[in-house]
Amino acid sequence: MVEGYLLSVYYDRERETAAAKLYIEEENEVRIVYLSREHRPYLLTNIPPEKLSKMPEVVGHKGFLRVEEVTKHDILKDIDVTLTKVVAKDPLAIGGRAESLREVIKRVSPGAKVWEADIKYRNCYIYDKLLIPGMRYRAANSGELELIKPRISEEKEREILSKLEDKDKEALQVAKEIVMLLEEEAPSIEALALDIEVETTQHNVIPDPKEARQRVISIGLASSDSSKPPRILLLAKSHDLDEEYIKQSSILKNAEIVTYADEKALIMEALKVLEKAPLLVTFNGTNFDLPYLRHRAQKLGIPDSDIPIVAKRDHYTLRKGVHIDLHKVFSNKSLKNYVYGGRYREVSLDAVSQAILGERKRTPPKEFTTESITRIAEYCLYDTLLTLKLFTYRNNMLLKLLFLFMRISKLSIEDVASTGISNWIKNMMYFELRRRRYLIPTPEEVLNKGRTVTTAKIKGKKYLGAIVIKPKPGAFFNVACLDFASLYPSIIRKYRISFETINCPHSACKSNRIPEVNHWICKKVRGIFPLIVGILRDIRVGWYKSASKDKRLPEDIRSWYEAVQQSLKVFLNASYGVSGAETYPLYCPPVAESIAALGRYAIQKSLEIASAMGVEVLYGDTDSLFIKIRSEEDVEKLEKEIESKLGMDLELDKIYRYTVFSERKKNYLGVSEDGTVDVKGMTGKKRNTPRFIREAFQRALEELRNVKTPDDLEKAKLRIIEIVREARRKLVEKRLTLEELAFEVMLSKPLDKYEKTTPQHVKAAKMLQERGEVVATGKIIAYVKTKTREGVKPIELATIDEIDVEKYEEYLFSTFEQLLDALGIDYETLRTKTATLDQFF
DNA sequence: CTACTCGCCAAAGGCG
DNA sequence: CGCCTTTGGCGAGTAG
Repeated sequence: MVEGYLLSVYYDRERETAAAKLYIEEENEVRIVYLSREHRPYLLTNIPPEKLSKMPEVVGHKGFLRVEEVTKHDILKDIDVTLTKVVAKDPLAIGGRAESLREVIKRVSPGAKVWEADIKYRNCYIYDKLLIPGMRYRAANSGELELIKPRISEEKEREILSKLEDKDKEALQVAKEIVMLLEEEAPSIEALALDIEVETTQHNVIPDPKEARQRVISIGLASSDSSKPPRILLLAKSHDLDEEYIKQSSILKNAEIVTYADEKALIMEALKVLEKAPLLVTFNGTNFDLPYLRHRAQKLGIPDSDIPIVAKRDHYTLRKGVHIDLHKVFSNKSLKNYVYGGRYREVSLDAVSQAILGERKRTPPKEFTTESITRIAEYCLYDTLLTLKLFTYRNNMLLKLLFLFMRISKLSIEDVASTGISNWIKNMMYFELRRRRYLIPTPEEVLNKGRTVTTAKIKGKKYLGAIVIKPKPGAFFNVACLDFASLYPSIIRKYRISFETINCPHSACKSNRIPEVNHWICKKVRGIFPLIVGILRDIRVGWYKSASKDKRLPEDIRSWYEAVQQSLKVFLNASYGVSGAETYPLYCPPVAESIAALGRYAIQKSLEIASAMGVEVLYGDTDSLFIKIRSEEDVEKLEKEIESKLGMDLELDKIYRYTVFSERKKNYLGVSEDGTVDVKGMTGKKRNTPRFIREAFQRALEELRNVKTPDDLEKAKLRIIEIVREARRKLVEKRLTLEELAFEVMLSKPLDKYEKTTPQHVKAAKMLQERGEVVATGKIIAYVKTKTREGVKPIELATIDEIDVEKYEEYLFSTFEQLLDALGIDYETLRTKTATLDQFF
């Protein structure tokens, strides 16, 4: 009897069956379990069985198994439909090839419709068997997996469920299951980090993993089990090592260094370690380390049975264990923004480590040859350790999150780690549709729900978005910021907005219109999307968000709850966006448009209510209002009024000692009572602004954080002018380095794709390319503004004499203008005053 | 997902 | 026709 955490479900082509990888905690290993062979891949079509049976291309197809009649509920039409299930022997017979049944049916019978034919079989299996990846299962001999339900105290469950807005039977049942998924903690799986170095003589040329021509000279292996020392396997003779260097290297002195005279023996040792590893972690392993090792091993004549590295359609993994490529994980935009707060821009080991761990990579040796083997060993092992640290950062936070994402999305760990939020939500939705015997609609059917009717403010956008209230310029003391907690998810739940409820087929529902758009919402059914999103919202806002900050709870529980509330946030923040994303298969523009319209309605009504109460609104954006506090009761009264008139909670988020707004939207500053300064949207804070300007801006903020009274503010203004003046003087006298002057801007696409214009960073990048450097998408280009013909130079090629001082002066002034014009100092005053004052020196 | 700011680019428009 | 100014919009980064 095998019991373990379900890590992944996949299709084993040789055994022709679905298989599962279970993690056995007690033994720290992954066990493969072959699942029920009775379950087969299939698709649905509206061609009747008797007609299908007469199609030789179908019944004669080598993968064809049988046809069955099935009843499904078509949620778009709200009727039951009888369809034909075409069952096949293997997944590729259904889709993925030109000769797959999916294509054959469409070709032979052009008018026919096909559903559910592009779902990956591993996921189809999960839906039909109601498996929840990330949960504990017991494997029976029959090939069935049985969920081991975690115990949750009834009291706790009741308390969490009490936070739900909808308490009907269906909602309670779904919510109970979700609470079960969220309450069971993740196992701490031993992670093995790997990094390899390959011999090269040419600088900056990455060896091709398909060819695997060069020798592997170093393999770093580091385990999250701290009792196991990090290991470095080297292609060298022991006397090649520089013992003195090793003794002084903090990285190498604690490592186990093993030398091999033979590359084959070196690789075989690494493969032996990989064979046993339950969880492999790399940085870019899918594009480099794993394919390189695999191909190199094959080249050296190592038999396939001894190579535990498996190539899948779009990733590399282990035969037994699972592989997580951190490059893929950190490229995930939802994780980047909502979990790591957008702290890194470039997805390189160096940039991510620096942003998250505060550690940078070592500078690589000039040449990767056996002569410099000790230096290579240090470099390689350091990368390995960084990779490991990124994975285990903050008590294994990433692993906890991945488990929660698996459970919520019902995707295997490798799918979660390599695909984005829209795929996660899609899978979550498909799982819920399938379990209810609802027909999963095709993208075309969902698109037929209607078109958008509003016009966006920005050219090229599809529909009108949120309202940004024009700020009242100036400094205001005692300001409250109120906001709707999870506005869009609240709207989705409250107004039941979903692709099946919008513009529904019932004529009785047509009176249930949404303001500003002519769409209506079904009065009869709630919709799947509002059900799930509503529950996720209510339990995050009502329970996990506060529980994660509850100091009375033990540290490990709090850490788990932090992961829970973060993972819920990721799903909730994306729930509105996906409806308007063309890449999402349930893409439904009227849904996205209606959610935005109701958001505008909520903020507009709140504004009116506040005005009617005589409350002064200083600013607002999408889901927030900044108001001048007259008295404590004011805020409470406003909250109550909005709750009773709107049925939504606008809650106090923050109180500012004072705020500074200019006439610009999305551009302000607020100082809290404890002295923390929130700066939003200002150039002085943006990451592409030259460092000397950012630092001057930072000093200005230091002045502002100490301001307590309007009088203080006046004094601070003068000191800020002094700061600008000082920065300007340093600039004019060129007492700045090129690094301090650099604009750091990211290349968002390949150089040759900039067709309409040539922005400055692209000009600089082209100069680097001409010099033979590789400038790939995602790279951050550091350039300075120069007086040369092009006007720019990458810092690598520039000298301080070429700097265009006037341009920098302009940039410095305009950065501070955002701050100072709100304080009554305009651009001209700043310029002239700075210039005049300067003449005295 | 849309809204907004800023600097720059490149095409359009005005002028002699 | 060339020079100069104006202007639309591209691209990056950000707010929510």
